Amino acid sequence: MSKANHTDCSSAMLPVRDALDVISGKWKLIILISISSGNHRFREIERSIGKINSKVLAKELKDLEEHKLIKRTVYDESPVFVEYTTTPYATTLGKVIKELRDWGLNHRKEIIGK
Amino acid sequence: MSKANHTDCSSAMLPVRDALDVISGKWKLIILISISSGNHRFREIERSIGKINSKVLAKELKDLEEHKLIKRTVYDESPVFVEYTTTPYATTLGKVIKELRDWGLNHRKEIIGK
DNA sequence: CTGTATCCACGAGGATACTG
DNA sequence: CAGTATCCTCGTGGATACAG
Repeated sequence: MSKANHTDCSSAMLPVRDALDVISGKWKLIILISISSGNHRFREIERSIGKINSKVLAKELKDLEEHKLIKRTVYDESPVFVEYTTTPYATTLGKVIKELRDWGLNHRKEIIGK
Repeated sequence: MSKANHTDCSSAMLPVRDALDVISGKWKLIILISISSGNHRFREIERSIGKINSKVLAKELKDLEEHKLIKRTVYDESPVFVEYTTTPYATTLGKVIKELRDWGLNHRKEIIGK
């Protein structure tokens, strides 16, 4: 953690809060990982996560769409189907997810695994 | 976001969940930033954040201590006082916080600021 | 100053069933 | 398949007061 003096403390807190508002919560990043891993259909995503239920998934997908992180496309063929894809903007979260993943791996070794 | 195939999807999700369990929530990282910015006393931290209240702060500090991210030291002078400091382990979160901060700054420009 | 004690509101998240 | 509709639990977070 970089040291900072008292005055620029809030200048660090605000953007972190902004970021957390988007990605915090139990499922947001998990869903993004699932979609970017090749799951594009509602039931696919649901199954890949396992413990989430339809209502919660639907809500989270809406949130992610509002934040421009995923795109929902309805294909009007028959049968109609819906596809979720990550947006180019979502790729900007790549480094965040990588760091979280690395840290999570290490944390499990260091703390949880004791 | 790095592409991954279906099979290693959960191998990415689990550590991210571990990380989020620790740092997610409204205040955890904010408190860490405050402490590492030079606020070491309970009321200092409270004031630097502004909108948090004593009960919530006390609980979050306990959580952070359990996760070995901060250290609580009681100085038995008179008057007695308590000091919170970040642990060396907390510095491993540095990159995570940096990425979150950078992303949050950009996100505000890109999305919120529209 | 450093918290605890109450009491409380609200929303996230969940179980189950159901619709088009 | 892609969601909605209900109903519910529980934790987070908060207001206010107070204790050591």
